[in-house]
This record gives sequence, structure tokens and C-alpha cells, in this order.
Amino acid sequence: MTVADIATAANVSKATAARVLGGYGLASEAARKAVLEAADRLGYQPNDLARSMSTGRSGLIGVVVGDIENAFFSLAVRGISDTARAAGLNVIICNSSEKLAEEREMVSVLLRQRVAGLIVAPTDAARIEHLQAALDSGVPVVTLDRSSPALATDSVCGDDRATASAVLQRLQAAGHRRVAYVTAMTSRSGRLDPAAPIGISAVRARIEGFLSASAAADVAEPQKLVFTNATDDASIAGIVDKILSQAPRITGLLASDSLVGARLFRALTARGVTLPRDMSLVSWFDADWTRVTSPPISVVEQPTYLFGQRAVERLIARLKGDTSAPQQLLIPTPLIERGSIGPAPA
Amino acid sequence: MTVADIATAANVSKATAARVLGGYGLASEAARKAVLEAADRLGYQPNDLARSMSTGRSGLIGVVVGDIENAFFSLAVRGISDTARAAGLNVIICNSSEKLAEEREMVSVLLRQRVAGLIVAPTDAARIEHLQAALDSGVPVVTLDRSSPALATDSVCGDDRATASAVLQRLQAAGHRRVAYVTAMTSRSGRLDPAAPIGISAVRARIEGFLSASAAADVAEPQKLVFTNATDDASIAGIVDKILSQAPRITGLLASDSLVGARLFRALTARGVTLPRDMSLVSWFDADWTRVTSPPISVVEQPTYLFGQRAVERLIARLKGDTSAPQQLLIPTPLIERGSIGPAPA
DNA sequence: TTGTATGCGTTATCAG
DNA sequence: CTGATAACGCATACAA
Repeated sequence: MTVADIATAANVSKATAARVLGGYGLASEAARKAVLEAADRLGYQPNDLARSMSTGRSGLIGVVVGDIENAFFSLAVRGISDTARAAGLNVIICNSSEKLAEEREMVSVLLRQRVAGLIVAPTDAARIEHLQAALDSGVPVVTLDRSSPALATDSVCGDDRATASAVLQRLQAAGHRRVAYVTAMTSRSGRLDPAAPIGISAVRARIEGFLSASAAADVAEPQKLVFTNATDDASIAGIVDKILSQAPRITGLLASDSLVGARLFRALTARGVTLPRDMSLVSWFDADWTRVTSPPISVVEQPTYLFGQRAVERLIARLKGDTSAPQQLLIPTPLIERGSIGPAPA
Repeated sequence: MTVADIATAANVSKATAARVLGGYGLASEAARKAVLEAADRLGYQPNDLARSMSTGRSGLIGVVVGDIENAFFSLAVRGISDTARAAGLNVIICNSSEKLAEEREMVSVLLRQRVAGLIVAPTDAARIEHLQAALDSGVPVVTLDRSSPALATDSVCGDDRATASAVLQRLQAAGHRRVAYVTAMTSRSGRLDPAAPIGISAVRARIEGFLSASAAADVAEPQKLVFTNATDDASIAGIVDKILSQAPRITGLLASDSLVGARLFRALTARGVTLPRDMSLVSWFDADWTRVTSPPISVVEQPTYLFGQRAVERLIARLKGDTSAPQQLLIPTPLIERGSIGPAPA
């Protein structure tokens, strides 16, 4: 059932039918009634594809996240979906699996679908040519959870640097001198590689905050307290063994995300380490699991639903023609204290 | 940059350019080279919208889940995305929030986008007119996690009925006579309402399995052991209080999903109930949190990534013209024993 | 207020 | 092998 069918059925021209069906332009009451009646009777359903072709606007926004399966992103996606729908936009979701090549592929696919705008959690802050190209071709882009100095566009991120510093200071105030930061970021050596820049800006910001607060407290060689490659149970087990065998003793742990946190917790528990007596632990992201452990885990709350919401708001503003300078939104990510921070053991 | 632009730049006709760019029809080596060169030079990007308009095929599939934020669905969505992408299809994701009206709206929106097919987790097995309409208009539909006897189409579900029976029997074998089933399903009375049919088929199947295994073991009035409305912390607290005050004592709990399970666990722990000494607990879905508790929780594993994968496979088969009878795929959902099932206390 | 004619970027048909 | 040309379903400038 097309506009043409309705038009003939209602004895009006295609243009008139299109006007009332599309809700634009003028039409007499009689014409409107006839068209609506015919549309209803014949079960007319507008073809948004054709509409988009005609208008050039698509009503679709594309989202590329690292992994929808991760609660961090799935909550953000919910925020994006809800906000977008409320504005009459639909959402196409893609995973990059945190791989640059896949991210590029997804962006390209979305651009071919002529999405009105893009929300992306870029895998590598240094490799954003594809996003720049989208921007150049007039498609607004807002980056989520991450930003790139090389990309002049809106971003919505957590306040990672300040939070990392604050959390470390909280631990230091409890007497912890040696605190490790454990991250899923990969590196050749398993430690921080000063030569290799960190691609994911959120990761870099947290490590910077961690290092600067370490330096401010005169911690010796804080880079050696950053443990990378925490990608699976086996690697985390290795890291935990390394951490537990250090002298002077490491008494506090920061987990870069909730998956790393959960694995750290399990590895520690399996080795008979009691929290917070023997070890203090703080994990990024307020995941479900952090509230059922004994003790419950102190976490950095990342309101990613809000991240998503804000990202869509920025996108819509740009879609409406806002040409003001790119905004770097920094969302506060407060520490929620539960039971996994204790005084440093003697 | 359109086909026409490339054509003029390459000094061939629009038709020839379209043929090589679209990868169909014949073209001489010379023409092909010229077109490809021009396309590369001018940065041609095909317009999938126009392509879809022309061909009638859209390369998009629509997905409507209850809540993407729920790990159960987000894992399924990952399975759907991965499988779809591997087949060159893109995915539009929508949430119904388990509300019929929203589900209808989403389906309608997706249909207007002319999706090639639909994967839906229907909120109400009795209200599937909108899905039937999609089917009638030639858009294949496969239902996920749920099925409807009223809808003759493919479905991919867990083996809920048999699993519920098996889990209860496992508990009975450990000596548990009175086991409660706790579900987020809403009902007026807080108990099973014999008059009101259960909309979500997965929920119904589990309760049926629970009741039949109860009856087979001569449990008196098993319907009274089904507790509904477990929708938030407050209601779960109330349910737990009710359960703990029953005589004869209830010694085992089945949680309908991982959210209910987590909340039950917290409420039990808060009341000093020790698992599995005082109470045994089994939760549906192998969520992250079930492996960090003490004891770790025995769960019904629902391989929802696989659910998603299978659903896409069915959809693609239909898209390719498979007109065989609707298939009701039942995926095994085995019990993973960890530490939360113990012998029934005396 | 209504209708005619044209365009959006493809695919696809059918002569040449 | 190639090139006009007509769809696809809608929006829209312009004319009536």
C-alpha cells in the first residue's frame, strides 16, 4: 500500500494524499478525511526508506560500542535507545569488539545506511580518520566514554583522571602505600610501556590520575604498580600471584573495570586472601556482582545510562544545527564506599 | 558522490558504473578499471537506502527485546549481532520494557523501516496480532526465549518446562520437600492466579514444570509455593519474610531470573540465613554475580548467545525462502551445580 | 486548496 | 559488452 494507492482509493491526487499522510502542507477537511479513511481501510504503512531518500534525513542513528554484552555498554545503550526514541530516532547498534578494523567497518556500514549521526566509543584515540571523515561529510559524531584530542567533536566521558587520583588518595589516607592498578589494556611487557601511547583515552586518563597521585605521595616507581594484560582468568591469576609476592607488600588494588574486578576478587578469594583485612579493593563500575560479595565491593560509579542520554542530547543538538565549539562533557564518577576498603595491614 | 558522478568521471554510462560498483552484470576490464579508479579517487560510498529502495531488500533486521540492560538479553543480542553481521545483515535493536504497547510501537517502527525480518521476545503470548500482521505482510518473524501457540512461526527457547522439573527433582532428591518458586511475574494476589493466563511463555513453562514435579512428589498445594511480584528490593524483602515464616518450613528456593536471584540472595544474607545450610538456592541464568558469592550459586545455564545465533539462522533460512513448517527450537538449559544446594535441614 | 512534474540514488530491463 | 530509460515510494517546487 503506497501513497499512490491511497490517493486513487480516496479520489485525490498523489500529492494531496502524501500531504495528509506525511502530516505536512495543507489539505481540506474533506480531503483529509477521505485519505485517512482510505489509509485506514487499506492498512497503509509509510515507507521510511522512501521518505528518507526523498528528504535526505534518515531518522536513524548509529552506535558503535566495544561490547554490548558488557554491562557498562549495555546500560549506556539503554540510555541511548530511550533518549533517541523519545526524540523519534531509531538506533542501529554495532560492536567493535574493541578492534579498530571492526570499528572502521561498522562506521562504514552505518554511513552507507545514511545514519543521521554517530555515537562511538573509539578503540584508539590516535586512529580516528574514519570518524573525521564522517564529520567532514556532515554526519555529526559524539564519542562515548572516550575522547580524542585529534578529533574536534563532542564527547561524553567519565571524570576518569580526577577519580583515579581521588580513589588512590582515599586508599593512601587509609595508610596504603603500595597500591596496584590492574587493567585489561594489553601491552607487550605486562607493565606500562612508556614508548607505546595508550589508545583508549579513558584508560590513559585513569592511569595518569593514578600515577600523578602516586607521585604526589612520593611512591617510588609507580609505573611498576600498573599491571596490564588482565584479559582473562589465567592472566589475572598470574597477576595476582605476582602482586601477592611483592615486597614491600601491595595492600590495595584498583580494577579498571568490573570484569577485571570480578576476576581479581575470585583469584584473591581462591588464594585465601580476605578483604579488606589482607587487601583493599576498588573496582570501576557498579556491577551487580559487587553487592553480593562478602564484603561488598567499593566501586567507582559510572552512570553510563546518563552517558548515553547526554550523548544523544549532544547529537540532537548538532542535528538541529548547533555549530558551537565541541563540548567535552565530563560526568562525575563518585566512589561508592561499601566494605572492601580497610586500613592498610601492618 | 553518486553512481552518476562516478560514471561521468570515468567516461562511461551510469548503467555501466552501477554494474561495476554494484558488482552485478558485465563490464569490460577497461571499463571496470576506469570506474573503480574514479570511485576510489572521488571517495564513492554506496547509498544503501537507495539500494534498498530499488531492490526491495533492506539488509536490516529488527530486534525487540524486553530489556537490553539485562545480561540475559544483551548476551542474546550479541549473538544476534555477530551472526547477522557475518551474513551481511545489520541489526536495529529496540526495548519493549516488557510492555505490550511499546512492543507494538517498536514492531511498527521497524516495519516502516522495511526490515527484512524480525526477532522478538513477545511480552504476551496471547497478544500477537502485530506479529501475525508482519508475518502476513511477508516479513518473517522468529520469537526469542518465548513462543506463542497462537503464532505459527519459528521460535528459539530454553527447555524451561523440563529444566524446572529437573531442578526441583534435584532438590527433592536432596531431601527438600517444600521448595518455593519466586518470579518477577506480576499478579494481583502475589500468588498464582488460576484465572489469569500467564503471558510470557517461558514463565508459564517453568511454573508448569515446577508444579508438575511438585505434584509428582505429592507436595500439597504447590501453587501456594509460587511467589509472584518479585519486582524490586522491597517486594523481595516481603517475599523472603513470608517464606521464612512458613510452617512447615521452606528449605529451597528457585529464582526465575538472575535479577530475582541476586535480590533473594541479598535479602537472605541480610537476615542471617546461611546458604546452603539453612536454605538452598538455584537461580536461572549464569550471571556474573553467581560466581563471587559464598557459596557460589548453582544456576540454570541459559546459553542466550546461542539463542540469538539460532534465531538469526532461522530468520536467514526464511529470508532465503524456506517455507517448511514452523520450528520450535528447544535449547537445553543445564543445571550448573556450584555450592548453593545442600541437604534439607532437619 | 489541489494537482503536475521532478528528483532522491539505486537497480534492472531491454535495445543497440 | 554498453547505454538509455523506467521504476522504487515519497517529498516538494511550482502551477493551476
